[in-house]
Amino acid sequence: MAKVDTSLVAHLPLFAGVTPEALDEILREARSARYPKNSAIFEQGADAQSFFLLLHGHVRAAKTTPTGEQIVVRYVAPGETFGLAMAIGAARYPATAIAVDDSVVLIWPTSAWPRLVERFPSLAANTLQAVGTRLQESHTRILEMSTQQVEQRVAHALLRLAKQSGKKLDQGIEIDFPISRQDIAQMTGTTLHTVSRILSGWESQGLVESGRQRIILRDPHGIVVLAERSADSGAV
Amino acid sequence: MAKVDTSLVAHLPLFAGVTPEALDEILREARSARYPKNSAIFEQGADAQSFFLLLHGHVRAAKTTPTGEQIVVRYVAPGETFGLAMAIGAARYPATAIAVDDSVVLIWPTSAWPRLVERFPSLAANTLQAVGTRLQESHTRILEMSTQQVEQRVAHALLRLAKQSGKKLDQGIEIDFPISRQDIAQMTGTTLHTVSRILSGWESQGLVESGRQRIILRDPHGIVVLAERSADSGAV
DNA sequence: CTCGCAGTTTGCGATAGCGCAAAACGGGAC
DNA sequence: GTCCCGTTTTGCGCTATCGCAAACTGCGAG
Repeated sequence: MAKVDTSLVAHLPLFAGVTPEALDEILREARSARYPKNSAIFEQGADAQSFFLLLHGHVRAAKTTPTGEQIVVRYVAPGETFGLAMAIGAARYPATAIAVDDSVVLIWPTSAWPRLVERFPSLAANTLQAVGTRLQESHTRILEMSTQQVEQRVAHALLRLAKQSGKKLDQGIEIDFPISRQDIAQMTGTTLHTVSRILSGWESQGLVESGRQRIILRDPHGIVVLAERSADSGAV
Repeated sequence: MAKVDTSLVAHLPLFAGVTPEALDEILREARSARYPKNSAIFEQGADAQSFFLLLHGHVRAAKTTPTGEQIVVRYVAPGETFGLAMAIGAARYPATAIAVDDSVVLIWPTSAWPRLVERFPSLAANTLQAVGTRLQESHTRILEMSTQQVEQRVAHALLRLAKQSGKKLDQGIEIDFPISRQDIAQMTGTTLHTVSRILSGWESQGLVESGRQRIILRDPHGIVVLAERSADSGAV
């Protein structure tokens, strides 16, 4: 019952240093599932019964305060894992995961993790690397929020999204999943109003083209100028 | 040449699931060093030649922008590791580490890490746990910076410091290492002026006692009231 | 083709907190 | 005991950004 073709995932960093046979064994413990656009994959606070590997689509991880404010923790791109609560010894998910596009994921039961890392220590090392990278990114984000103004933060956020999930078009680079002003606000610690104003400004300068949940960084102007702006206060 | 007594570190989470013999072998690869107050242990951008375990003292990790602004990434408490650049596959330190008190550390060469994790997979798992926890804390910090006002953030920061490194006194809980207004500002994304104003306010309300690089949360009022304030906007 | 609504734009007043400047303070060095 | 310097306090004007409110728009459902 090899539901998943190993060749689809063998090249992922997560499985670096894992033999084909081992990979086969690892995949045998997983099942796959499809989540339609805008459906929840797991909710913050729920029992962390599974962890996930995104195969297709895009997933937004968001954290909510008791008073209802949200922030976007990250967007998950294909090939990345998410929902690794067990890796930090947490019994519950610290955030909510929503498919922002029709998405396909591999799902392992959390209970399988200890056995897997014991049999395949590379998994732990590879996961450590991924989590460490995310920690770095978090620190960069904190640095930005502390030292830069909103416009620079938005510029940097868009550039990162374009890099992570950009689709090359004739006019420029389009962010390859639906994203609202509100989402960007929640990534940069501001309000959708301010984001809207900033994007309007850029649009009238010909730096971006944007519409309903859709943003294109115009090449070359947009990308170059935004990079300058995001660097003005010395983002890394 | 067992420089380090295993009994001093055997109980640390980092070494959970490591046999005494293995621990002995691990420690044989380390050397210890003492850093006087205010000395740099490593600088941001330098080659990550070593990673560290803090035995005594306190260390501040700070990140600097090209324009010179700094933020405090974290304070390292005894028993914690720092400088794990290799864990994220970075060749250079992403932050600067300064001893804020006379400090004693164990030092391993970065080059020893791959061999250590191969021989002792628990190390990777334990480190993953630690890094994962720090990632969580980073996310909480981002959430706070996005949704709370400065006073709440400062309240929460002090409570965390008190919990991590608080020394019980008759009057209350003292943060057990020198910390300036500027440091707190750099932890909470504000300016030393604002921190000073806030602390002055709290002092006149009898919630804290503070002086030069010294802060005491007065028990019970200070701790209780600050906890309320930090929770007002729903911090986790 | 039309309607309805989620998402977006825009205006405007309010304000938290910054930035600068200057004075006060206190601990350590000698 | 005195001096000096790093830290802290405090005042004040300024502005980036919020928060609310209202109008607009384009997509998708039917």
